[in-house]
Amino acid sequence: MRGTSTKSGSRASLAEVADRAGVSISTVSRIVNGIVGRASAETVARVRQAVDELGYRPDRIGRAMRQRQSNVVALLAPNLANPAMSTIAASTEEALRRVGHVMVLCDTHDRADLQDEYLAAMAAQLVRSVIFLGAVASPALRAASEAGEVFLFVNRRNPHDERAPFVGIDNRGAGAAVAAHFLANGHAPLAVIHSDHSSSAVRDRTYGFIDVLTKAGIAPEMLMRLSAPGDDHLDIGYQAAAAIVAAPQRPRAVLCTSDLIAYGAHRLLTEAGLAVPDDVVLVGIDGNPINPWLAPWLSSVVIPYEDYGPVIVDSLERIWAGEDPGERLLPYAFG
Amino acid sequence: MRGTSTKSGSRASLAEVADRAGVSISTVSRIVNGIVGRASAETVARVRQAVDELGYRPDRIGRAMRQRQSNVVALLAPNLANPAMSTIAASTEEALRRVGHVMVLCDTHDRADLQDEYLAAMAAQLVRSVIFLGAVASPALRAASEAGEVFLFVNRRNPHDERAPFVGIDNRGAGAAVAAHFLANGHAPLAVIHSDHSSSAVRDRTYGFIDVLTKAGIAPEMLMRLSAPGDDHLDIGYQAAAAIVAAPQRPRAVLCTSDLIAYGAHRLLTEAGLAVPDDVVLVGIDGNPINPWLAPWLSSVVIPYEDYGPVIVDSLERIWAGEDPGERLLPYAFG
DNA sequence: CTGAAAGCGCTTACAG
DNA sequence: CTGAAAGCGCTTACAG
Repeated sequence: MRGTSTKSGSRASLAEVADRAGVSISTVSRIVNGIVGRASAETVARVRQAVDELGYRPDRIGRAMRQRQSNVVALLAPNLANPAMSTIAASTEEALRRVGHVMVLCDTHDRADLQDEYLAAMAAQLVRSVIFLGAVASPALRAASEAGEVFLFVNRRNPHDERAPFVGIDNRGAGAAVAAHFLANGHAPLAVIHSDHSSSAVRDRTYGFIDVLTKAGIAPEMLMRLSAPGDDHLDIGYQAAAAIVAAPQRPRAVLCTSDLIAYGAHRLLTEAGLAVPDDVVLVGIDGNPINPWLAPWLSSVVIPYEDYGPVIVDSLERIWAGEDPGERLLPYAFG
Repeated sequence: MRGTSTKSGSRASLAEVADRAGVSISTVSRIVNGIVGRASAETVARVRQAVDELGYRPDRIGRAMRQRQSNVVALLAPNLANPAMSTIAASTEEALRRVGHVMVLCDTHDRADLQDEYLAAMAAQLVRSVIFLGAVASPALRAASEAGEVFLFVNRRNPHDERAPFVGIDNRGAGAAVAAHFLANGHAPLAVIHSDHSSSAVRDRTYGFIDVLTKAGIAPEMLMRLSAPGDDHLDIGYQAAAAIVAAPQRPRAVLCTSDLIAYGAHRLLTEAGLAVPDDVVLVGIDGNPINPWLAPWLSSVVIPYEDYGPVIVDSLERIWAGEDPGERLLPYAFG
């Protein structure tokens, strides 16, 4: 007997449950983990009763210690202030919880050094998997990728291996859809404002847009490509839009590779006395739910970020089963 | 000797470092944990070299197992889609990381059952502390509070114990400041639109506002109190603002207890043909950074959410030291 | 100044 | 059908 009294206020352990049920901890462990075929019905009932009475919950640390693996999944995100990112984070957290996992959220601020620091810290936590929501190129990510470690990439592909498991949308298709829309409406001249091209998503959106226009015979001088330095999309839009106001042939319609960029462009255009969409049509990509409330002048390619969680978890489960989940492209909606 | 070869690709353990340095794991453990006064300078150097060569990082699970406590802190938040919440989450995460902790983020959706589920799950992870960002009343929170467990409450106080450690602003003062501003500008009639009053923050903002006006002799019929059911602040503002349009004596200025409520009210007022701020002045509380970009018509009490992290961590460290951090009120800015 | 040993809670291969 | 025992990586009280 291991001591018949239960320390009140403290969590019950396997040993205490075993004590109360009058069986060994091995038996309790098996039953708690759903392996009931190897014990008599009576034993199972006694153990379950003891579990209920003591309010037993397995200690995840003990389990992780033994299995050399925790039930924690890390999500490395570039910027939680971006509503698209926090929506993905929330939906992923919920989907993971449903399958018994816990999500740790880390903000890399799009910095390679922070990303590497987190990657090491998460390894020390024995996290089950790491999800990169907007990965940046970094030494540790490259090294781990080359060593065959499998991560899941969301929105942006692995900068060191484009074929790594991916969840996102067909970004080229989204850019192309906006181009087709502009052509169909006879808008010209045109422009695109994009953020940094180190992101595969931004690149694909930009070139999906440009390629359609080029193939349609739009002259290069009728298509402005604009950007601005920095990470702040609002500011990028604001800075880049100055070129629209100053252009000798002012663009009639502009693709912004994110809604935040569109907000920034709108502010500058408005301050310059131009009306949106009467003087300049702005189209964003994201479909921020706040748009109907605060930016009714904006149309946007709607990405179903709130649906990412289940798809992300499904991809993770394939990875855990030793499979390659490949790329999962979710449908976007426009127009 | 425990085996002289290091498994490549796998993390080095204390034993491997000890092996390489030719000392015991006790000695390595002490040195790694900064207790260097109990070893010779030469030993310390040898151990540090071995640590560097093997790239040793302590296994946090092993440590948590032994100490019955992890370096994980849980943040339970009501709604990550609210930018104020994600800003606090990001700043807390960064501040915790600086002191060697890891933050786990959980979205309770303001639901008591989910809050309790997370509370139990986090206990099973041996989390060091739980931070409630917008707590709701719930059985497990009540039980834990009554049992003397110490949590940190942010924005909203512990619904079961108002004296529990708290980080936030002087919400009564914020409401009062807006009232004083309206009085100074001669605005009348007035209104307040608030969300659910189960939150101490919302209650305090509302009554801080009302009390000042009442004391100033404003007649009750000159002060509308508006709300609407549900959790969605945008929708609450939209629904509640209908009463403003319909009022026989239309309010000239309105306090909204959150910026999101103000966005909702603005939409309805605009759709009804009223101009903000020319016909109706709206004042929010939050100071969402997006306001200058998308809601230049809104003035707002600015709460320094991005500064919450360090204050939250400071309060946690006091709790860990066995002290009572009491309440920490950060400065808000208005006008 | 240093190390052997116990033990945190769990899972699991093995023995019966 | 059930249990004793090993061991995951670490910290720490204790012995020398």
